[in-house]
Amino acid sequence: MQHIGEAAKLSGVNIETIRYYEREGIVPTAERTASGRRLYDDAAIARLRFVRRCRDLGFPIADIRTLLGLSSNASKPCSEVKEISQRHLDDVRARLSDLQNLEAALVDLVHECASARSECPALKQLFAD
Amino acid sequence: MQHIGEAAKLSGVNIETIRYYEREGIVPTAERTASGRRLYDDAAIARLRFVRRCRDLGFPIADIRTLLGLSSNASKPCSEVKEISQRHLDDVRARLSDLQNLEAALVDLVHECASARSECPALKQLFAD
DNA sequence: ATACATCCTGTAGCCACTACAGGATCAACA
DNA sequence: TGTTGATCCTGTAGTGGCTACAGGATGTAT
Repeated sequence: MQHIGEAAKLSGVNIETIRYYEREGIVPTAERTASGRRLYDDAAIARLRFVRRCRDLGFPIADIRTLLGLSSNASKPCSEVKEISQRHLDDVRARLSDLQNLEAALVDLVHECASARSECPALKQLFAD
Repeated sequence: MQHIGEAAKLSGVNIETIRYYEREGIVPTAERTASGRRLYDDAAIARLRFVRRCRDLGFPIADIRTLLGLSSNASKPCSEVKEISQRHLDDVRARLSDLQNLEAALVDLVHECASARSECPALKQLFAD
């Protein structure tokens, strides 16, 4: 059984975030010592690590709630996990495509500005009708 | 001189956001009619359009404040505009690279889950030590 | 006179944390 | 036993950039 600081180190979730997850009911309330300090067993730490990995993969908290629900389900239905992951992947790809367009537009903007003439062509363009 | 609704249409910034920009001092306070309604001239609308375009390009508000400052500066120093844009472009490229890594990791995850066996390999992996 | 559109202010909510303030408890050492 | 310093607690406010009301005033058309 570990205190919150050690649980944070082992899971890679920082202390304030662990308390936030508990407050929001993303993870169950931790056990407490007589003096009120939180205690984490291996399963609790694994759960925190799971949440961190999902966050690292960009899953929103709502999805992680569902995934945690599925993982405590005996049947652990793979198809639902796959569906959630696929939906998230689609979302990531959409953002990727947006960012690529953005990058191209910014490259253009920087090129506009390549020579330091009297009036900035980039600003002029952004101000045009 | 246009009312806020028309200014919103012409600039592409929605009404609530225009008021937010004014409240935050991102754009100057609008003129008012006798009854207190905001009024926008062409320059004010151009400013709003400028802000929207910068936001579409992903510039943070702090950068937009600076860009607006530079644009009202007679010399309109192109080198500073370029510097800000280049910094933002670097940032976008970093995010792009992160998202690409994310995409690859998600593709792996979905592949893990390709077959619906008894225990979900994706969940197992996310829970592993 | 009435209906409806448009505007106003002010406040709260979104997401997922992060950063305190102000206080309690614990372990180690003199 | 006293003290230091690390760790913990709760509760609240801030982040960015809006967005969504509530509740009311004003404007325009019939």
